[in-house]
Amino acid sequence: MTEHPEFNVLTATCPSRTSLARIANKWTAMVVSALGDGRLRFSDLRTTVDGISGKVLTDTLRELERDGLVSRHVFAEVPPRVEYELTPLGHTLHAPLRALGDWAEQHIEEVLTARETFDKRR
Amino acid sequence: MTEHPEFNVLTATCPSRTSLARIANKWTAMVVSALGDGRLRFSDLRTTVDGISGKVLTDTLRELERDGLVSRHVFAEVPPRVEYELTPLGHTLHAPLRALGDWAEQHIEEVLTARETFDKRR
DNA sequence: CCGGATCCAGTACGATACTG
DNA sequence: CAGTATCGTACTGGATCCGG
Repeated sequence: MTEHPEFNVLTATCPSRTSLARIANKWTAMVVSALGDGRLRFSDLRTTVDGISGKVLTDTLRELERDGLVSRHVFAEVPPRVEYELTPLGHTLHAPLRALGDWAEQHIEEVLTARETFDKRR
Repeated sequence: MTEHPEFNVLTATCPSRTSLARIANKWTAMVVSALGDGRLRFSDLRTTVDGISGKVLTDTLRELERDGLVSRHVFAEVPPRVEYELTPLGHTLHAPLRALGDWAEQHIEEVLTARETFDKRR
């Protein structure tokens, strides 16, 4: 039944933990969510993921490309146009990551209340 | 239909992003996954989440407690015993975070292959 | 427009030593 | 046992400048 019993993220040296470290990340979650509706060019991605710096967006996309989650399409135009798109593998990650964003949006009021209560107690 | 259209993690100043930043994190994912089967004491959590340092485990648990995801149970014993448990709110996050770990384990071979291919091309 | 290169501040993390 | 305190280091992320 279990397909890969040999991999376990809770084991420090398991390679799957390196993948978890990449995907369990706020920038990754936002970028992959933003790419769920289709390919986007760099500048559109930058405005969609509000507040991300150019450097961080570049780094995030490069790592996602390296892990095979995002493909990069360069157009030989001037001014340059570069589009990013989820690969089939990347698409399998879209729902799980979008679920995290949804959770944050749906439960933020409870979380804020909990923070207030906690902070008031010191 | 949409319950909280006013919150959007893709907006830089939206408070829900502060919650996303906490939950979209490798340590959070591992700790919450580990707590899915029931309460655990600090030392057991430390060995279950292999490789985590005491400082990081303490910090992670404190932040999760602050956000109302984890509850802390102190027993007046000697030696001290402290157990951590997911709150009802924390339980709603267990499946989404566990899904990330599962994804990492199930797709790590594809990811490793992609990394090899990518790295070979420079 | 894309994004590489640099520099720098802030944070995350680990190791160690110590306390109730 | 479950922390707290401290420290050093490594990485994250922002700002800026520049080049294809």
